[in-house]
Amino acid sequence: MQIRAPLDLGLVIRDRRRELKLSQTDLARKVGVGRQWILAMEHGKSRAELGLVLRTLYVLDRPLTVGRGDSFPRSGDDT
Amino acid sequence: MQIRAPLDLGLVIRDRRRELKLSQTDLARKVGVGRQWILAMEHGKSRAELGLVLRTLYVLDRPLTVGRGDSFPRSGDDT
DNA sequence: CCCAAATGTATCCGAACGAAGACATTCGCG
DNA sequence: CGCGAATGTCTTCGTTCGGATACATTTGGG
Repeated sequence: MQIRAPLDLGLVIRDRRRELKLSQTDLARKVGVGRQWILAMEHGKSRAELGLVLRTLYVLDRPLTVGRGDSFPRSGDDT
Repeated sequence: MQIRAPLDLGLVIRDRRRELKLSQTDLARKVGVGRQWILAMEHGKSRAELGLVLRTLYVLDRPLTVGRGDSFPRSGDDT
């Protein structure tokens, strides 16, 4: 799924949380944030901390990926 | 590319910025943030605002994606 | 070498964050 | 229906953000 806005991420988180049958409190504890934070996140909080977002997605086993988005052939990509 | 930590994102941003031949100042202006912010981002700032991060990736044409929101069984995906 | 641009570092400031706790409402289930 | 869990809202508080500015260092071209 493509993430264009914070809300997209919020919906992914809520969806996946429910899939795993976790309450907001459960997830908050697993991630190490307050319940409020999960709540706000699921509602599309745009100023959330990047690190916490990544941690949440990691806990939910939904890692982020950066696409290439264009047609660069990446010749000589040595990484 | 998989994003596990803020620094991963920072490297992607720096890489792509240079690919487009933009200075930190140029990119900052395009994204609408201070130069300092770009600088910190590229160094792996973990508490950066989610919204600004998304905007930066958008400007750089490097869309974020998250693993499928579907329960698609994968090898090693045990919960 | 010299100069200018780019990058990195430090400080000040107002604004917003995220934690914690209390509380109201809603929901599901026995 | 009645109860407990879950969700959402509000306030307070210390911490950090991100913008702005100034300055040091590094880098690259002429």
